[in-house]
Amino acid sequence: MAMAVAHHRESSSGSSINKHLDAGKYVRYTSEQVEALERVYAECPKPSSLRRQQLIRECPILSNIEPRQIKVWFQNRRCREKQRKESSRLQTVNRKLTAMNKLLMEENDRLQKQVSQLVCENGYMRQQLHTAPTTDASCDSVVTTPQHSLRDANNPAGLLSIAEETLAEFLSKATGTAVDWVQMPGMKPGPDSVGIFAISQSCSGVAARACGLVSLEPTKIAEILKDRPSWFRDCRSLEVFTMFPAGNGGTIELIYTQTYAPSTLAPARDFWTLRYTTSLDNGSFVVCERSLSGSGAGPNAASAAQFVRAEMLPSGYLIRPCEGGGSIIHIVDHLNLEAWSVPEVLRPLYESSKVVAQRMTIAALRYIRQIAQETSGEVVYSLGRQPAVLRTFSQRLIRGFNDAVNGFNDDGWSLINCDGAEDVIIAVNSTKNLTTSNPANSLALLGGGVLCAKASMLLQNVPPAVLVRFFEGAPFRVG
Amino acid sequence: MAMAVAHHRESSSGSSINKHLDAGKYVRYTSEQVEALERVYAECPKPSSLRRQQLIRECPILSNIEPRQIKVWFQNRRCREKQRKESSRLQTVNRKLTAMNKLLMEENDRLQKQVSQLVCENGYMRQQLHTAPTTDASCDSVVTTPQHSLRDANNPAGLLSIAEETLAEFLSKATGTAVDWVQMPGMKPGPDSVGIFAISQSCSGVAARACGLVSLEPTKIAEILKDRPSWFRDCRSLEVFTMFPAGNGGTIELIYTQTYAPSTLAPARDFWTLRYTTSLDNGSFVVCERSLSGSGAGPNAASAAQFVRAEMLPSGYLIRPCEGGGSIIHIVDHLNLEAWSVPEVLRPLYESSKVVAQRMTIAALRYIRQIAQETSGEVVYSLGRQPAVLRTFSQRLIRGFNDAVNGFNDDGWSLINCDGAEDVIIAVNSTKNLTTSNPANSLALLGGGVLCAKASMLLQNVPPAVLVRFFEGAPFRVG
DNA sequence: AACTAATGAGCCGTAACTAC
DNA sequence: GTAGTTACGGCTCATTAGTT
Repeated sequence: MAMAVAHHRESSSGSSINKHLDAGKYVRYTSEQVEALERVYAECPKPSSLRRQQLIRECPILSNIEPRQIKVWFQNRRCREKQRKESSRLQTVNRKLTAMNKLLMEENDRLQKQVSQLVCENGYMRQQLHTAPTTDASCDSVVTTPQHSLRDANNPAGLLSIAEETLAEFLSKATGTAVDWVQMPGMKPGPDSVGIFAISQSCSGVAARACGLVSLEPTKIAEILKDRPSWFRDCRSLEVFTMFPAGNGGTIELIYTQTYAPSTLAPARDFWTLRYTTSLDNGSFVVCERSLSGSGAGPNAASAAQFVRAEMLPSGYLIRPCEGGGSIIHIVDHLNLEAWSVPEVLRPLYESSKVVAQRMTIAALRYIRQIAQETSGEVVYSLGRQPAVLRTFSQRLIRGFNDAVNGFNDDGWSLINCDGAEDVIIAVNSTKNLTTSNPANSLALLGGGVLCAKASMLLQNVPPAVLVRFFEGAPFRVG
Repeated sequence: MAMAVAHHRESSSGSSINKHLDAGKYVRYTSEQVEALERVYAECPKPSSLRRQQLIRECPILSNIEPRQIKVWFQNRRCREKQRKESSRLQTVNRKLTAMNKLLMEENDRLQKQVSQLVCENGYMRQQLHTAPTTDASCDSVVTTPQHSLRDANNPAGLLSIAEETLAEFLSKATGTAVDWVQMPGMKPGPDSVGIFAISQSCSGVAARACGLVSLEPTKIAEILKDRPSWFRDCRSLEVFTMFPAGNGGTIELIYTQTYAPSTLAPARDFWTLRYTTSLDNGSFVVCERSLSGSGAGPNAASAAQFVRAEMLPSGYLIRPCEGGGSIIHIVDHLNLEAWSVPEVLRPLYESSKVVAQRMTIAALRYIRQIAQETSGEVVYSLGRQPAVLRTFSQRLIRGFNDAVNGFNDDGWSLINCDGAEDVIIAVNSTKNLTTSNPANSLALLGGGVLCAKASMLLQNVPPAVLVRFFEGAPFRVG
């Protein structure tokens, strides 16, 4: 019996007394042979031993291939088909999903435009009707937060009922139509974008909303986002006063938060809130939060006096696990920053949903995404460029700057030249110690204290819109 | 020099004096060897010839592997990595896209709800304002179709301007916000569904809209959809009267269409339309159509007299090629079926956008999808179950039934017992010949003619809503 | 200098093999 | 049987040495 023809290269691989020459073990079948095999495969990819023998007998061009080789050929052929099919299937699904995505994004866009137009028309007509705001059906029902009396906040049962109500209101904002969300200008959804963003229109306070994909586990995300000082640059401190289980596996916390003011012209804000962390029946996690009506003081009454108490309307994070790992998060931030208390020039900063979106909502999503990417090792950083290090450093810088701008008493600031009529205010800080815990930090301190000075100017005749634009993107506080 | 250890199977393959025994060509490297190779691979997946030689010298466990084998090992290793990476990349992308899709679908859903609510509120306020309808900015601008005088339809230049206008209006309905589309009840978008559907709200006539993915070339889709009688079951006939090029590569046709009535209680409709087929700058194809104001008669004035002339407002198909093959189609059907002319009980049938969506819009998308699936061979049909055969047969059945229900004079129907006061109407058809062109058809006809009888009943005290629900899903006409 | 064979390395597809 | 691994033929490409 003759073997399949082997194409030997007698002259090659001269460097070794190799054994490829003798054994003609590896042969490529001729195109006729492959054709014949393929024909059989097409009608039966898994021929029996009998069928294979029959094949060799029937087909003269296959007669010089051994039965064992035929068997192996079919095995390999099936394997190839399987691999090819899987990869083409994946590609097809991919194309389909991509196209569907495109379609949905367009539909989204169309709907967004329609919503904007309708909201606009709506507002116009409402104005024309100039009736009592009771007809405002779209937003008020949820947004006019019922005031909880102080007694509620003093017994756990009352707090639980507040928590459940907060949860419901937060969810209706996150996934329902409780608020007239309109797409954020310049933020289109897309597979490469960070997420979908919207800001509120025509409801009390300022609100922003975002949703996006993150490749982290829900619990991890909740943990990261709850630690607001780590990512929210305006957050000076967050203190958990009380913490007790809510019975259903959830947790209720009473929280006192201080934020920085964006300018020396206005006092900073603080919040006295209830935070409710729980999981839903569908496997989602929720962290939601809202202000309590009580006057829960901070740890230091003297320092708290420097703050204006602001209100957090039901807000939070809805984190839903995604099949195949990762999560979809929905973020809602809804605040009332008591804009009446700041000078008129700064008021737009406290009344712009876009500012909240940029500084809180998008910042949260960006931060969590960055962490996720670092964790998964998607991005490779060169030595000395570790994002965590950079982040810590940047955070410290901002914090220092913010502290300086705000000049809180408990940080050791005291005013000089304070006659009240000056545009420039100077304060000194004799106790501030910039020593860091990082021994590698080269910013060594000379002596035991630092003298800082800060100055501010009253901007006059600046249109509020310009000011808002200026602040929207700024990573730092401006005094 | 020693070779890598080969594990011979001396006893096996006894059936042939085979050559596997002698050449120890195939060896499996020991786990230590693989480990050593992997370590090198980790730091350099593509070592130079020198590096490989060095490796053999340095590493004693690799000393019995030939340089050529080392080279091959790295080659295969790279190949494996590549395959694995590609497949995992695809899977990751897939997961991401799926999640994004989910997110977008939810967002779409939310927006749809918001739109519905806003449209509703808007309508309410508009009513309260009870001002002139000129304030209706959302819909009227496009929907109040300007009436073209007869002169336009008589010269090509006039027709071209109508065609361009039709194109613009169709596009604004298909992709813009010219009409207040609302999502169809029970029809959610999704990768597995046929597409995204919407029906119109608050605009003149009835309208439906769909978009979806089809794996066919745009031109092929246009060709199939233009042949309306092949898929639109209510279409009795479609005749192209005039056809001339539009100059820009497009084609303008003047078309006369007859449709069946859904009941014996109402006369059937016919249409006199202009159809404009062209391609856009972005590579899309468009087939759009609208009624002409002229009284263009059908081929047979006597038969046309049995019809009520209905109006087609700018409608059509927008077919956009998709990268990676396939197309995205947008379908808009916008009709005015002159509901005033039918008995009150049937009027909902002529005023329901849902009926149009079910019978025309979705039918078109379903049909084209089915064709695409058959073409791509995705579905394997057993013998005798060919969908094309079934379709032809079903089409013929429906057509025959519809012909009988409608009883057009030119089909040979004449009334018996026609005293006008009876609820039951009987008509006979002495000329109808059901002989088919299919010789395999076993429905042999005995004799030269068939006698058919049809009967109808006036439904009384049936709530219109029930009637609409009954007709919406029915594949056949009911008399 | 331009052109041309020769060489060697890479990748791809596939045969043959081991191990389960 | 399937899954995973080793080996090989054929191909492309870039570099090099030898030729007009």
